[in-house]
Amino acid sequence: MELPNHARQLLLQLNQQRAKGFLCDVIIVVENALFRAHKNVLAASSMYFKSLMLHDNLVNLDMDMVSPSVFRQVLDFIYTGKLPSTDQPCQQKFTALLTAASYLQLHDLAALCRKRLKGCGKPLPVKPGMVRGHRKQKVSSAKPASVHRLVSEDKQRDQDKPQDERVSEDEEYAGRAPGTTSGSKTGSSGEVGGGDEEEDGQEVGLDLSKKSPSESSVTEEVSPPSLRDESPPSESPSAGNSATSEEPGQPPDLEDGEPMELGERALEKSPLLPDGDRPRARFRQSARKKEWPKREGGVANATEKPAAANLRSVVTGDQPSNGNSFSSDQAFGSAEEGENGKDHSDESEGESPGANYVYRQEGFEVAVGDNLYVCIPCGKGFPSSERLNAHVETHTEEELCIKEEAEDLSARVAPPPGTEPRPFECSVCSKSYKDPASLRQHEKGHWLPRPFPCHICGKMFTQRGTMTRHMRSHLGLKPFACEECGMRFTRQYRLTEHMRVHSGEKPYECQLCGGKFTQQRNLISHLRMHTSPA
DNA sequence: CTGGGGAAGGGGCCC
DNA sequence: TGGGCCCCTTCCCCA
Repeated sequence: MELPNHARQLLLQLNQQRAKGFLCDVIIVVENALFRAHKNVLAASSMYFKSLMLHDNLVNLDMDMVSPSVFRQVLDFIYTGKLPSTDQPCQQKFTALLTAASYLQLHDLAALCRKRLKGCGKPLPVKPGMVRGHRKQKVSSAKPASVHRLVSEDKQRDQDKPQDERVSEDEEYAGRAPGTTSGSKTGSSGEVGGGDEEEDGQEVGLDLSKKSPSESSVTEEVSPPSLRDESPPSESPSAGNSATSEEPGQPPDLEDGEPMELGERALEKSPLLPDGDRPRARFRQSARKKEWPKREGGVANATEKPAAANLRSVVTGDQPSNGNSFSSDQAFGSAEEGENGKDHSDESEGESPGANYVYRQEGFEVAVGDNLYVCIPCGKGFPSSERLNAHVETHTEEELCIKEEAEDLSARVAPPPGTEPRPFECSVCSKSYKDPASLRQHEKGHWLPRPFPCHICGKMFTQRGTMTRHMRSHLGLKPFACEECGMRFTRQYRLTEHMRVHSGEKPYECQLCGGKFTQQRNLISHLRMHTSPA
């Protein structure tokens, strides 16, 4: 017995789930666009994806081989077996699709494209920009060994194919191989030779924004397909939409829609080029929403913190000024609410004064006249972090008693740290560090308060490592498993901490009442109980 | 209902 | 770039 429509129904369901982001367990990054999908489906369609799906939840595709709009068609094909109709000329469309299909080892799609190209009546073009030294250098280091193997396996299998298919595909493979980046290496891809990107204000998180030439906004692309359906494929900048025309990294000379080869485009955008040789990337992420402690609008919450550093923040009270604001609700769609409903409620607009805080990041420069640096306890605004820091010092005396109390707490928890020399002092806040690297990392916080955005939810981070760690939580990446109970954790430290539950070890003891705790943090909160006024 | 403890998630930050 | 640690916070359970 056989259900006639079973396969079709199954695929239909999967595609609907993809549209909602439901159970999607992998993110494909193409230039500045993110696509969510199911590992199983991709692995079943492509040997290339199959080789990556085992370990990676985040896959970077070579933007020379596949553009976001083409990959969207490819993904539609994988999930439906159909190619969506587009306004593109036949020749152009199928050439781009063939390139992508060959790159991704989607043989059925490649064969289909070849047939259609023959139907167009023109010979198969081999794009001159497809084999280029600088791109090869960029992707080769990231190419997993498994892909080497798979490509040759694929060629072997290809021997069974008709001669005409073999030749063209071999040409396309020549000198190239798919480059990928695993989720854990987020941010390292495509940054070869990029120099100190932070200093020119382009280095942001996944390094997606600076590669964006003309496609539509990240906000749009990361949205599930169901949310993007109203907007056309991201090939052409939508006229009259200022938000779109100010996309991060869009070279001004592309605004007239002048057609360019992928290769030329990539060359102009290449981080390998010195700054002066590439178009100035105008970073525009205005009105990107900043997540903020919700409870009492952030203010009361922040005043609980004793340390002066905790009193500083860079916020404005502005509402998002245009449609370019990025909320995680937009990014995830409704299907995520089950998992992340709590977090989303924290970000929902208009719930509390804190929820309205907006992180302004105009080319990483403070807009003149705007008091972006706000002292949380007193609400005063300042045009620069230095001014804010100077102001914050006036609070420190008030906070001193709280601070002393906190230091007293930590003294009880742990012995005082070793008195190592810290010769490297921050010129802004006078904090000192053992080595210049730590100082530099700290000082960046003054100039680029939150340069690393999560490209899934839009949240901003002070350090790339924090952002990649945050990405793991989106992707459900929990590599550290407890052998006793099977519980999994995102961090090794959490597992170590958790293991004390099984061992019964309680290394943290309250010096006041003798209470023992498995977690240091619980001892600290316990100590607060002792010290807080009755 | 409330407060305290246990356990865990997530971000900041230093190394 | 990732590990380790600190801190804040939340959820659950129980007295």
